[in-house]
Order: sequence, then C-alpha cells, then structure tokens
Amino acid sequence: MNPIFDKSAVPTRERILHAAIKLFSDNGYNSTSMRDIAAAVEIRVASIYSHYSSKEEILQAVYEFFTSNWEKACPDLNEILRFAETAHPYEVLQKVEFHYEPHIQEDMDRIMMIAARRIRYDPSSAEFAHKYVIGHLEHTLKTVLARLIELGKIEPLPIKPLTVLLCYFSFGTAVLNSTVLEIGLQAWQECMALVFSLIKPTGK
Amino acid sequence: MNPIFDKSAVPTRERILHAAIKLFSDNGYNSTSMRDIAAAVEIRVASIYSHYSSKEEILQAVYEFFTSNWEKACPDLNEILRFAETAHPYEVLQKVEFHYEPHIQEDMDRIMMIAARRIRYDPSSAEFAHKYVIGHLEHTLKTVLARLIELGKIEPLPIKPLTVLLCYFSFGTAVLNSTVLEIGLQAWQECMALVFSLIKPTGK
DNA sequence: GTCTATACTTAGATAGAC
DNA sequence: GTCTATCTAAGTATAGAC
Repeated sequence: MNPIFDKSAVPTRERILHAAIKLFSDNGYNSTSMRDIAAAVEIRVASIYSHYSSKEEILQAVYEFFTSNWEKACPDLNEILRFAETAHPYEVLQKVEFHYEPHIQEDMDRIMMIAARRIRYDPSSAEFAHKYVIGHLEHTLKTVLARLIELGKIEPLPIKPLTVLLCYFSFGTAVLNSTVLEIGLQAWQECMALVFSLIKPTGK
Repeated sequence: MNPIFDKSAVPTRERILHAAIKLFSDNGYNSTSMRDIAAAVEIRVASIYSHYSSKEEILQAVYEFFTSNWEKACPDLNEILRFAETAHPYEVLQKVEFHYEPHIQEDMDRIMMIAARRIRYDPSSAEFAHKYVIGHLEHTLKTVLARLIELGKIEPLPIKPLTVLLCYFSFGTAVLNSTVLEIGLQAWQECMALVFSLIKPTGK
C-alpha cells in the first residue's frame, strides 16, 4: 500500500501538515478552519492540539517543511558562476531554475501559493515569500546575467527589467495559475522561450 | 473644503463604498469586518445595514462601481483596428492599455486587487476578474497583434505566448505589487519596453 | 494521543427606540 | 438614518475522562 494513503503508516503530525498544505492552498489560510483540517485527517479538532499548539504553528511548520526541502535542492550560485565560464549561456540559465523530487514538487508549489497570498496579512509569510520565492530568483538571475555579459558570452542587455519581468512572470504564474489564468506547461515554456530570446549569445 | 473629506457632503452610502474599497484591498475581504468598515466611516455597524443588506452586497457594489467606470473609459476595439491601418504599430499598442481619470485610478487599481485575490473563493469575483481584468486585455491584444501582422506592419511573432506573458505580467503587477515585489512606474515601463522590443515594425 | 464537552472570542446580522 | 442592545453562528483553543 502506498504509505501516503495508509493512514496508520504516516504519523498524525505529518498527515495534519499535508492536509494543511492542501487546504491552505486551495481555500486560503483564513478560510481554512481547524475543523476542516481535522475532517481531512479524520480526527477531532482537539487532537490536532496534541501535535501543534495553534493554527499559526501549523503554518510555520509548513514553511519549515518548504525551507528544509529548498535547502536540499537549491543549486550553489558559485557553482553556476563557474559553470558559466565554460558552458553555453542557455545551459547556464537552465540551472537557475530548479525543481524538486517529483513527490514533493506539488507540495512545494502549493506552499509558494500559500505564502504569496498571505504576504499582505502576515509578516512571517511576507518574509518567507520574499526570501525563498522572489529574492533568490532575483539575486541569482541578476548575478548570472551580469557574469555572462562580463564574460562576453551574451550581448549586453537591460538586466534589471529582464529580471523583474521574469520574477513577476514566475511569481504570477505560481500565484495566479488555475484561477482566471490557466497556463499549461507547454504555454509556460513558450513564454519562457520568448523571454530568453531576448538573451543573445555572442557565440564565444 | 475637499468634498472627499467633508463628511457631511458625501452620502453615507458612498463613504461606505470607498472605505470598503480601501479596507478590502489593504487587508482582504475576509479579514475586513463590518466593524472595521463602520469605524472607518465613523458610524455604527447597524447603520451600514440601512445602506447595504450584507457585506457581500457591498462587494457587489464595489464591482458595479468598477464596471460603470470601466465602460466609460474602455476604448472601442474596432476603432483601434481602424487606427492600426494608418498609425505606427507602437502607437496602436499604446491604445490597448487604458487609464482612468486620475481621481478614480487608485480605486480602480484597488478593485482589481480585491477581485484578483478573491478569484478562488467566490465565483462572482472570479467572473468579474476574468471579464474585466484578464479577458479584455487578452482578447484585445491578440486581435490587434493578429491584425498588425496581417497588415504586414510588424514581423510575424508567436502571438499566444506574447499575450500570455503580458497578461501575467500586467495582472501580476496589479496583484502582487507592494507586497514582496515593488515596482515603480519607471521599472514597469522598462519591462513593458523590453517586451515590446519583441515586436518588430517592418517599416511599412 | 484521542476523545467529549465546553469556554471564549469575533463575526454578520436584526429588533426596536429615537 | 442612526443608534443601543442583542441574537446566532462559527472559529480557536482548553479541561479533563479514557
């Protein structure tokens, strides 16, 4: 039996966590009640408090779950910069984006959404989103593009606007997708290709 | 005295409406209570119910306020298409975006944010956002670009990805700005210029 | 650790005096 | 139209039995 669906095999604390990720991302943190979480896990509300002291603590645990997996998967910037010296610019840019092991990818995407939507309501969510969702991409992209230009591997281009454009697009798709906007993987890749077509390798 | 700040000069119904626009956009619809609105307008909660029968009805009035102003300001697509036959492509594209009279611009931006954030929680907000915020831009842009290519005034380009990119960027900035992302008018214009640099006039 | 029962708080909404 | 007072529902959280 798949351990994810075998109720007895997964500790209640984890089952609460994953139910919260799904409910918070689908319905929003404020609109998700402890009753909803309890119902999803098939326990009583009071039992949740044996594992987490408050709803807020569940949210923090969700962010910690993200952070821990993020740190495992995040590529080292210095490594990318060294790679930039020898590899083709497009290969270098591919390294800037990174993905998680398939079985946690969905949870990670959902957590980004949760944080993104709570930005205005809760400072810890804002800090989280700023650091992991936006800040990292912005900084990495800026640094890598500057280095590629410095190495003469791509033609000079306006770094700031390109970075901002990509951040808004990435974040926008993370937050808004499956709402009024629906973007499939293929359309998303076509958009990315379009933006990347602004980056012109010199052939060096 | 500025009539906006002269309590007695503005009908209570309107003061409730504008307080709601500000509070819903700053703190979210769910996190704004009737008590908050009453406090902002400096009346008692019960008095609000003399003007609106429910909190939901206030939200609908907010959307009606938007729709009414939108219909006054929205340029006619056929007019843009005729304009495309004689004008420079960049002038044509400038007409696709439109702005409101300065004193309502801020309210209109705020209402877009309110709707965007409620998309997943409330079908009427989703429908509203889809129609006025996304659908219109997407359709207009697609039609105008296709026409410009047909007229041979710009070089062929992938219309769908460009449209999607611009929609996500526009909507992303509307929804996410002043959160983890901060984009000033200048940076926004630089981004738009970057995207528009993908559109190459043929010189005809 | 999980349960039942319940305390406490805040929200939306209404009744009826003025 | 605005007020005071109050109702009802729903949410978070706790106490204490098992």
